Amino acid sequence: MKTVVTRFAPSPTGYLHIGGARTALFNWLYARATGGKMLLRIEDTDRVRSTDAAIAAIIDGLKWLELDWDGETVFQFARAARHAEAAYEMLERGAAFRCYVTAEELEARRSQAEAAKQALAAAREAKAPGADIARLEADMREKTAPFRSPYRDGGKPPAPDAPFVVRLKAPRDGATVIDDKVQGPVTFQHKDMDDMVLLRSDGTPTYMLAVVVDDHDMGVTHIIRGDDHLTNAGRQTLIYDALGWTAPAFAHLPLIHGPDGAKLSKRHGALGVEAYRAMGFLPPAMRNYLARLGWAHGDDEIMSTEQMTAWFGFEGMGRSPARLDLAKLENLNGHYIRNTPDDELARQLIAALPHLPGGDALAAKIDEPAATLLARAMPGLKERAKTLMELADGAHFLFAKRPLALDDKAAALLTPDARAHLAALADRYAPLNPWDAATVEAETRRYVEAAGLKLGAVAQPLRAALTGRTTSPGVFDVLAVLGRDEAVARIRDQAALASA
RNA sequence: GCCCCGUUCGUCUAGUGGUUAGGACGCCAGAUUUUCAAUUUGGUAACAGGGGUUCAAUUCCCCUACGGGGUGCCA
Repeated sequence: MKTVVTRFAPSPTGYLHIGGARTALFNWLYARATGGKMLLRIEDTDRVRSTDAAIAAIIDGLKWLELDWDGETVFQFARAARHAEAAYEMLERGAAFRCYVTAEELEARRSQAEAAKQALAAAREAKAPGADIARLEADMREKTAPFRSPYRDGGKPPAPDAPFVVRLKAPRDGATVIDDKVQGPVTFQHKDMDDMVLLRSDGTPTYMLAVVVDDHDMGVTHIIRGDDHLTNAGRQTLIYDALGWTAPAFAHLPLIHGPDGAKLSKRHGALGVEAYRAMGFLPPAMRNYLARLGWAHGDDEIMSTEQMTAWFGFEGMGRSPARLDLAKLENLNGHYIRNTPDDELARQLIAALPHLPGGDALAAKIDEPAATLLARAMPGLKERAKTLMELADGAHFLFAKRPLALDDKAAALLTPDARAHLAALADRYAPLNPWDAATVEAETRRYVEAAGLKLGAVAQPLRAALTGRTTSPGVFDVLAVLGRDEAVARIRDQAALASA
């Protein structure tokens, strides 16, 4: 059994979007599951739209997701000469031909076809009395038929220096069947396929040719890519045949749609993975979520990377497009956050700060002791956060400077009564020893009982004074984490304002 | 227009020629509770429609509808 070789082949015309990331993930999973390799190829043959920034963004995105690839990254443009060589080989074999029809002529033909189409549609609409419809239909069928070169078989010889394009001499009869690993057998009738361009008039290869030659030369055994390439699989198979090569296995994954079911657009989710990073999602959570989008292993929802690679197979793939559900991603991410050890999570949060909006301000405050403080506060913080962004937000109070600025709701809690309680509590806390959550809680409960209050009556003002907000981890944990001096000082800050 | 692909709760999905059609997210209600979460108990909710095949179809076949992709000297 030949070793599996998959590849991820993005075109660097933008960031690595979420659909691309999923395609990369499945290629990676399949390679890992079978003990094979995943290769990376940058399809940069479109010189106008390809940019170095996009290449960097794609590689950066893959690295963030921890999807590694084997061997050197292949740049398609650099292999143009090899692609042309293959085209000439086909020419020699009689599997391709020179076509002298210009792009302008083709354009004219297309607009003719468009006109014929509209004429037919108009006639149908008007329900024009009989007869003409059949003729119009025939006319349209003729004009919209797949392109066939008029010069193909002994047409008028062109000028010796006339520019030409190399086209595949596609078969007229029969059909090509690809046995897709996901979609099952798919049949393409040859009469519906055209003589596709292999080499442009400037001698550069088209995508269709380049992909086939590269996949062959790179030894790719499994092409795993988006559903949008399904028809290309048929066309590419024709090229493999023309070259006398065996086509690899194909697996076409259903696409990801936006939450509204329409195609993923910039507006809702066709964001680069960088955007998900900026929202504070963890790579393992992303992988888990993306894997479950279109693939399932029974009822399993939370899967480690090890489990995914152990279980992955095309049998578990769905065939219909999946919608992106941010709520589920967040839920999953929350799970991963809660299950990350405290110090590890603190480290990850600090590392992620430069990528989070406004994270730099917090990053500036994090020094060595601050990192320790963050780790100690983690148990209370992490179960309240679905993303690193929320985690950073929740950690804000740890590093806030006295006197704290309270938000409106917190400020409203500090009634004169509440401030009096704060003053009394500060006095009780000051000599407390040891300073830990249990001791502070016991002391607080004694005070509450003596005063005949409910715990909430002092817990909420305490929270406001300590964190500046109405929600936070448990107050006693907050007190403990902050340390006696800082906690008492914060409480006195707010108590003092009463008399001021 | 033509070609190709698809359709199970709102969403992601499991599943089978005979099931109370299962799980997860979301939502609703209860428990817990110093806030918010977390946790936990329960609830809501689906086989697109129509024809076949069959003793029996959500499951197999056909048609329709809807959605998606392709139809480039883009990738």
